[in-house]
Amino acid sequence: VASDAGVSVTTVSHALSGKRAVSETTRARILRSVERLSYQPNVVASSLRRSTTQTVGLLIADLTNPYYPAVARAVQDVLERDGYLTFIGNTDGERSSEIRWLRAMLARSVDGVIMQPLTLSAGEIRDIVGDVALVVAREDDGEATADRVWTDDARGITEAVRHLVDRGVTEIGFLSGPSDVGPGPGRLAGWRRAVQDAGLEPPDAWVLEAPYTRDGGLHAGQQLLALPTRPRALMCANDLMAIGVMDAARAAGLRIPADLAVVGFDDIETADLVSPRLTTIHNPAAELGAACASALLGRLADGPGAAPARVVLPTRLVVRESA
Amino acid sequence: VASDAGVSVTTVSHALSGKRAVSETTRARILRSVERLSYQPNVVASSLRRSTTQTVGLLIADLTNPYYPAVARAVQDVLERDGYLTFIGNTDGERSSEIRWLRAMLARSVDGVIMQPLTLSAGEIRDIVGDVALVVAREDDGEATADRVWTDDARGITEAVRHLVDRGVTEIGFLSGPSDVGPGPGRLAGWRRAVQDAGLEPPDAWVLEAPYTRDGGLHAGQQLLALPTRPRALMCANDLMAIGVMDAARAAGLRIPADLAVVGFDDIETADLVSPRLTTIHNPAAELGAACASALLGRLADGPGAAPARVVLPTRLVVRESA
DNA sequence: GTGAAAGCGCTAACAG
DNA sequence: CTGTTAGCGCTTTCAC
Repeated sequence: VASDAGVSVTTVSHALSGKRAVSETTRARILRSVERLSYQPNVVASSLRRSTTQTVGLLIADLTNPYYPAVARAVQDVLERDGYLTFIGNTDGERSSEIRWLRAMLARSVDGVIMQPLTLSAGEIRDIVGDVALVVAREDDGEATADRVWTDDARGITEAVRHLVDRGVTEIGFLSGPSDVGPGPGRLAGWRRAVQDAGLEPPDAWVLEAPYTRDGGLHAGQQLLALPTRPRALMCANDLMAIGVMDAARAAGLRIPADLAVVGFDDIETADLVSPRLTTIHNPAAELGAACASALLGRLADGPGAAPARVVLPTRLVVRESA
Repeated sequence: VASDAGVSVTTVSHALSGKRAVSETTRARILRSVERLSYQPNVVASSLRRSTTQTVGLLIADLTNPYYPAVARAVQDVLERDGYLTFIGNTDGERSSEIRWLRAMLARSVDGVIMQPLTLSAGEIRDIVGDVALVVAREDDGEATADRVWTDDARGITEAVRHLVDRGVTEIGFLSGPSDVGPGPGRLAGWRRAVQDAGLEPPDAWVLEAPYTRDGGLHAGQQLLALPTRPRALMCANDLMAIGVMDAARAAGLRIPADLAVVGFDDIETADLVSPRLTTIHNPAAELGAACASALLGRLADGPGAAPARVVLPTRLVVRESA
């Protein structure tokens, strides 16, 4: 390529990158050769030399869960503008998967990783990624080892409890996701605080735990409905479970919201399509993704020295028909 | 790393790759050093040398459309088992995006690309990717330049027409997606053939065209309902549009399926959650993704010489409530 | 069974 | 404004 234009490879490199002045005539000659030979710079060689790959890794639980595509898409859209390509890894919330994916991405020398961990703590992730730029999409746990973006889940939950109480519904249960990982503990704690602040004392039997799936909600719903005294409302830690609960309620002949009010969490597109339309707490997935990507870009630009970013996005209740 | 174990880098390389015999004792020593230094092989250096990156690109229209995550997830799951990581690009069905993403991925020297093109033909894609392994997830157009996997859309459509006719519904319209790109022409043609085979002659006014969105369906539905004589059934080129049509029908006070039967296409998860539950044509997204990934793996293993694969997956009608 | 050395395609000093 | 040189971290002849 260089030989075709009769110059050194150095000059070609600089002509293409613009990192140092090249005379107009040689640049033109080079560009012509590039065109003629339809030359494509080899990014991997360049990566090896510059130790930057223009590539980032995104680790989420499961693309198939409707919440995640929105964050993935937003992440990609903002990173793409700066020329970054994104690897996506589905961890399924398993610790071993989270570690495996991190390693696989690091082996590719990604410039940064954005992760919504289910099991790993920010400190553990930092130990694995070394000094690679890292943004963790999970509530601050005191370890200032990464930039963080998260949502104020408690806010929407409090709003929802207030909404139910305002409607005269005070017997409120909670269907948590797995309570030891991910958003589970935070949402459950937020709910406990909210009901307490409202002066309520729901019995322990009204807080259940299930996987974040429609089936999980179905089974938990059946369990709840078999109780001798059951709540008038059930708040769920995500929409899929809430839809499963509605399945169970419908199967038991209950009217929603008259016999059982149901509140979801996330506000996935389907929430507005089911019948009755699901009252839920809007979780700003796209905004979260965009904020994570921006934080990462900022870190990449500023280097490891800058203070860790901490951005928290609000959630809010969306009142529809189910509560 | 090598020095720590007191051997040459060559031996380390071979110990780790297993490409040539290494004595048990040295291998053990090397593994111990690897562990101690928590050494991670640099895939990009290895890529530069071997000119294979263990990376593939996946180009789809939009992760945010519920059909695609299922294919993306399936693709990743099978490629992951062979150690491949996947770049995902959202083209939004725009020609310029399709080209831009292809180039971006090729610049990263992906080993292969899987693409469900909306505007590019297989030949055009081949021209761009050169000799990179390529599988196109789109019906065969006669250009044998790529491995192909697609779905027999006409089959499900024929089944649906038959189903409607069996129920005494013979006035059938069709809501197509953009009819010049992607699955649009195929599904429309399939429908034309199916109604003709059934001896029906729907007027031109009953075939509409809209973007593949809920809003597209809503507007098309309104348009259809404003017609002086309207069909008793509307088949739609995807579920999102079908849901929009149901919105329009409900707003106009029509009963579904009594006044207007609605059939979707894709069978996204939401189809089973809306009310009335959507009768639709099941589009095997996960199977498609898995088949694409397998085809790619096969090509990567066999080299460019082997005959192009052509696998077609059946679609089938899923009867629920809306028709 | 092991090592030395070359080189993948590029960029970044360092000269001129 | 341009060229020479070294080297990123690995794999692969080739030699022992």
